[in-house]
Amino acid sequence: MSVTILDIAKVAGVSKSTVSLVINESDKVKLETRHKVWQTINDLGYVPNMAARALTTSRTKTLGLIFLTSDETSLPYAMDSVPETLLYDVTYGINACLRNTDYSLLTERFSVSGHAKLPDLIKNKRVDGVFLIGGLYDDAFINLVLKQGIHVVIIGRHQEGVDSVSVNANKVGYLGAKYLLEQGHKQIAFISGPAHSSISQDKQNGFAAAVAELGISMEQIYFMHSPYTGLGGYQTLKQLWNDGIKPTAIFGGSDGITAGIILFLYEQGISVPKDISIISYEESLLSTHAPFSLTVIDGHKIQLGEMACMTMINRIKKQNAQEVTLIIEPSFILRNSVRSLI
Amino acid sequence: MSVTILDIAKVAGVSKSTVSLVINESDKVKLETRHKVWQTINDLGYVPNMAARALTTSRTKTLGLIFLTSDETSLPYAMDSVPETLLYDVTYGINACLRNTDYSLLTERFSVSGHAKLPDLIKNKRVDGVFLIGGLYDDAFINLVLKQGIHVVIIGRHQEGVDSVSVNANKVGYLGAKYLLEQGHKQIAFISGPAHSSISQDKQNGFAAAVAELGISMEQIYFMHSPYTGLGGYQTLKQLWNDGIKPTAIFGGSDGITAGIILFLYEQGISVPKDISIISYEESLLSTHAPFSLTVIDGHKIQLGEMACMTMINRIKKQNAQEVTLIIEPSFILRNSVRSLI
DNA sequence: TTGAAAGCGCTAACAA
DNA sequence: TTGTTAGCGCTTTCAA
Repeated sequence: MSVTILDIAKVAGVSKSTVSLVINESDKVKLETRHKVWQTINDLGYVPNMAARALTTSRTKTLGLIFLTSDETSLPYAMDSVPETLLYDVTYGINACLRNTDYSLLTERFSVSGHAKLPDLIKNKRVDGVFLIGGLYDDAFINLVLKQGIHVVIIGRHQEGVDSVSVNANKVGYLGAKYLLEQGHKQIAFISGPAHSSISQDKQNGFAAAVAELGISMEQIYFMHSPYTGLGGYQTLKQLWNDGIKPTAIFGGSDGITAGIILFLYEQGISVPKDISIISYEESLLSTHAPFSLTVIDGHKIQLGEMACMTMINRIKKQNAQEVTLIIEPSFILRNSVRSLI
Repeated sequence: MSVTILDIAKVAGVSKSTVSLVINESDKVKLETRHKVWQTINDLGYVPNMAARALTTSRTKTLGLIFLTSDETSLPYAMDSVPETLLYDVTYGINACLRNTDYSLLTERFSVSGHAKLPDLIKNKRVDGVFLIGGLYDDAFINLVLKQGIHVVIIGRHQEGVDSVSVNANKVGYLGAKYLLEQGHKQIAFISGPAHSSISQDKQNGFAAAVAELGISMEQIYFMHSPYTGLGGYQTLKQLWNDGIKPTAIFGGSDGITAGIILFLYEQGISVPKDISIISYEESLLSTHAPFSLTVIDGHKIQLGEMACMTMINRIKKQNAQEVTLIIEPSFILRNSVRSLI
């Protein structure tokens, strides 16, 4: 049907294999021949057949992004769902990085639920490597995936023995706390995330470190747990309020949580930053579209995707290179949701 | 390396082609033989090699989602970017639908800018069909794509001669207007979208139709244009305000625009729905995470993706079936951001 | 520096 | 109902 290397070979007056060599940038071919071949490739509008290439090389030039979710019930954008902003921005970053390569990206949602099943992308060998992202998976799953002899880069958390790219969660808590404390806040609620999440724990540790560093009392620092949902933030703050605890500042552990916090505050007629101060962690669609200029710790999720992509590309090139563990440092975006008490 | 049909054939004591027939669900094979073959397939853990299959059938069992964007400058989640919520939710819908098939989904961002170029996915024949989504493309581009002999489903707008799935934009305006008018609002600003967008125009027409139907004066109905960004909504409303026009209700033409509207109002200390009423169109992460319970016209974007996917699958099955044009009807989600003036 | 030829795993026409 | 066989387009030894 379409133009093949054989056609090119005929027209250029060389053999099939010479054309192949040229395409694969071999320097074993005489410059003159190379020119001639490229010439006819352009003339005839030849495009390599990926399937044929994949068949012989057993490499698909395709990567998979596997998004681990719980069994979904409510809609992804609902108030009681975890916003998928991490997925969105990381995907953006990966695609941006991949644009300069000959790799494509397949995406699959997959829910790990005890069953020893593999995502279709992996089972069907559709990909040369996978990015694993999302909170819900265990070591058994990872090991199952690793056993497939496929490259793996984990995004968002660290795992022994696997390439990974994640954010320094401790620093997230530290940066947020430090800023609030420096502005004179001493009564602070930190709704960091689910209790069982180690990342959530790390954030709290970083927070505590800043408090200690500045020699401030922990007495009125409230570490709260909540799912990473708007509803979670809302309910957690409401509980606090009902318990008569009214801090001067609140730190939301994700933009989703913060959205819930804001909802509750506005319901109570409390305005930001006049009556209360807020900062959030993440920097996503939700924080940039908040009803006021929201100060935020930036998790650099697009960069996270880009780094994951680079890591994957390098891993494919040098299979046996040492395990890579990249930690991205969060940064502070000063906007206008915190009032100085000094 | 891994198990092939030849291995299956040997073990099952049949020929390669018999195995192939069984796998492809042919009923020409004796039931007994079929059982035996499936048995060994399970025993040996055989998984078809997609590349080989693609090579012989020249069908990749892969679909492409091509997201047409402008040349990007700012970050996708920034206040001055168009939020990509349409992409997110449609992708979700397509993936949900594809889960029951043997197709996978590749995604590519592509910016059309005059150059007669094709997205890589299409050029490299990586996909059997593409979904086209996003606002920025012209007929020349569509025609170029169609010429590749690849299946095309357009999402979000209608196009002569191509399968398409879109939302009834006229009805969006109609539903929103009708509700506001019925609540007694007569001074309404409708920030529908960009002036050059036909969808934006349709929404305004629907709005006008409702006004006419209820026999209300158009005198204090303000049709405004704005890019689909938070910043656009913000600035447009600000302009209106500065011109001394202060409607009792505002209708945002997208959740992004509405986010900007909310930002401006809160900056002015105006609260919703006490001082002013708001409704939005879209129903995305942004409307569900607004700082109050936001009444919204639902564009059913997930369903949009699902329908697009079904359309594609059907198109692949019956190449010559008649052109499909699906129009999804928006619906009304009553929450609590509109005050009754009656 | 180039060519010949084998083979990747599968489907599909044709034979039996 | 099943087997034989010829490719699909490419890479990759191995020879020349």
